[in-house]
Parts: sequence; structure tokens; C-alpha cells
Amino acid sequence: MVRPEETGGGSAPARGREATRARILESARELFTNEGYGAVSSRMIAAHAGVNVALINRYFGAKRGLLSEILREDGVFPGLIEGDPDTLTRRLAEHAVGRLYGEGTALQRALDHSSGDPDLQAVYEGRLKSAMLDPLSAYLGGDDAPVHASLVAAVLLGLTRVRLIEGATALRAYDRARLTGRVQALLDLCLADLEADDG
Amino acid sequence: MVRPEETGGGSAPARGREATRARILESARELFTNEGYGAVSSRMIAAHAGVNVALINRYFGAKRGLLSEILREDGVFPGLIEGDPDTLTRRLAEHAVGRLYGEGTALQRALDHSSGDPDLQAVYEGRLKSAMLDPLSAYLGGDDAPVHASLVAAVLLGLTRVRLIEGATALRAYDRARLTGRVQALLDLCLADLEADDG
DNA sequence: GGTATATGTAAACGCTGTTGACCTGTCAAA
DNA sequence: TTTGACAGGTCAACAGCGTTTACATATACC
Repeated sequence: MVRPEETGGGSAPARGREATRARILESARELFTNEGYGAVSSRMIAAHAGVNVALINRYFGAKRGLLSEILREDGVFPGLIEGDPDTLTRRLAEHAVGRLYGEGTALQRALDHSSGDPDLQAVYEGRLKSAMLDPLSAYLGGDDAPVHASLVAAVLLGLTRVRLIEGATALRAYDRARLTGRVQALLDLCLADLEADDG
Repeated sequence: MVRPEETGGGSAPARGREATRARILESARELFTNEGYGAVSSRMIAAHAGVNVALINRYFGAKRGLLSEILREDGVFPGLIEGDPDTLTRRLAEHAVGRLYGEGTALQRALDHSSGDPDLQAVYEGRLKSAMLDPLSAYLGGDDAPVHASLVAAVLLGLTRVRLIEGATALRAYDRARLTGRVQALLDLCLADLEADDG
């Protein structure tokens, strides 16, 4: 099976499943990165890729499928969980605070900015558990690990949410190092075993 | 100026600016409560109110205006901030945990469930600061009050977010009283002055 | 060569929020 | 009483969305 996409060196866009799929995916990634998710329509992606609109649904099921595929390839969450357990909360705190300052990949920033979209929420919903809660829970271990992981996720997601909603001006006006310290303290408390008061 | 809306006792829906406005608003509130925001279209609201679609935009500017008006009337956040300062975090924690268990008004629950919608986010964006961050900040007092308020907001919003995204099954499987205690501890830490390590 | 099968295209579907042109009933002034 | 103004309401359309269906075409195999 010789695919034609490697035979033609002409100016016409390559045909063939893989080439077309890749072209759509690349266009979507670029547009999502520059414009956000909700601001980019299926037709815009198709036009940018030089491809018919229907092919998006043919190859990715729906616009949402494009997003899902991109996040699958790039990974929703960077590999913060692996590493020295003693500095886990430090790493998470630094990452979360960094996000407040607009750090992270361009795609991450773009998606943070349009994270209100129901599609995005649905895709995250499918990935957060498998990409964050479960690994974190397994990493922590113990009976209360799922609770600890959920609380950590709550703090991290909440910081993103505050940034989304009010720009986190108050937090960014604070000293960054101290803010990081405070967040880390919160995360440590999320992970603490509080059996003392219950016995 | 005798308005006709109080003269007719017949079966025809009352006309007149105020009556129509109220009917649209009431229909929107009911539908939003039962179906969520995104699932309800302008035409559905108009049909339910027995009114032409165009009147929604005439009286409320846009669909978003309806939501904004409803939230303005009902108040986005209940009066949790007022009261004994010593039990503030307790009240907030109980409220937040209660939300995890599906408590709160029907409208609150419905809007929580469709909080991904960009319209909803925009309206919240306009209200969160004035209805939560600013009062809380003023209530707390002190130089770091804005930071404390933002952190509190982050924890509260994060819990909502976790519930949205994974149903908060892990948190609800935990003992409710202990969960409330943990959340309160987090909130207390948000409000704590951590000047010790800095001098 | 003939034919099945992938690949791409064009046009529509049903829906959305929103708007502009048009009626219509009521009220005030002439 | 006639006229005009105007608020209130209706209708049909607009432009856009994501998605789908029917069709054309190019490729690969027998």
C-alpha cells in the first residue's frame, strides 16, 4: 500500500488519510493556541487546513474530538507528580503560582483563557481523573489518598478559577515567593493526616 | 396613566411593560432552575412565557441579561459573610461541603451544573468580586486581606470545580464532619498571617 | 478493464442568539 | 372626532454554529 502523500512533490496539498488528519490537527492546534477554543469554528479550522469541513467530523467525530486528541498528545498536565515526594507540594505550588503569572505553554494559556467552554470542560472531565486524581492518589497511597488528591486538585483548580474570574490581581500583587509558600502550606495541609481530633 | 394589566381578569396574558418583563423573568428563572442555563434557549423562554422571542432582547438586551437580572435579584452568594467573625470559616466550610452534597437552592444547583457556560462565567466574573471578594476583604481587614480573600475564594471555587468535574465521589465518600473540618482548616490557613518565617 | 473502497466535496439540516421592519392598540392634542 | 405619536408586540429574517447526508472522485485490488 503506497500512500500517495509521499509521492507528490507538487504544490497541491497532500491527500490521504494520515496527511489530512495531521493537517487538520496542526491547524486546530495553531488556531486554538492563538485564539482559544470557543473562538475557533470548525469552518475556520477547515479553511486553515485547506480541507473540507466535513472531514473534521469524519476524522475526529466532532470538534470536541480535535481538542481531545490535542490534549491527549500534549498531555493535559505536565509530569509534576513524578519525582521526589518530599518536594511534591513545592512543585505543584510553583506550577500553580506560575500559571497565575501567565507561565506555561501557549496552548495551556489559551485553553485556560477559554476554559469556560462546555466542550473543554467535558474533555477535562474525562482527563482530570485519569491524569491527575488517580496518579496523585496512587502516588500518595493510604486510605485517605483519594480525599487528599481531591483536596489538592480543588486548591489547584480554584487558583486557576480565581485567575479566570478576577485576573488574580490581588494574588499577583502579593510577593510571589510568599504566595508560593502559602499555596504550598495549603497543599501540605490537604495531604496531612488529621486523626488527632477524632481518635 | 392606567395600565391595562390590572383591568383585565380574562384568560389572555396581561400586556404591558412590567407584566411582560415579569413573565419573561419568571419563565427564565423556572427554566434555568429545571434545565440549567445552556440547555435553555431564548425561544424556549419566550414560548414558556407566551411571548415573542424579540421581547427578551428588547427588555433584557440579551439572554445573558436575563441571567444577570436573576442573579442580581436572588443574590449570587448567600449572606454567609455577615455574622460572628470567629465562626466565619466554619460557616463557609459548611456551606461549601453542603454544596458537594447537592444542598443549596435549586437555582444554585442548576447553575453550578451548567457553570461551564461562557455567559455564566461572564456574569459571575462581574459579580464575584463585588459580591464575595470585596466584602470578604473588607470584613477581614488588614493589608493582606485581598490575598486572604482570594485564597478563600480559590478554595471554595475549587471545591465546586472538583464536584463539577469528577462528581466529588472521593470527597463524599469521606466522613462529612471530618471533611468539613478539613475544609475549615484550609480556610483558616488561608486567613492566617504567616509572618513568622519572614521576619 | 472492472469494481469495491477509501477519500474528498457540496449542500443542506436544525439549531442558536439577535435584529430590523412592520403592525396595533392606546393616549394626547387639535 | 380626527389626527398623530408612540410604546408594546409580532414576524421574518440574518449570520453563525456544529453536524450530516448524498454525491463525486480517485485509488487499490481482482
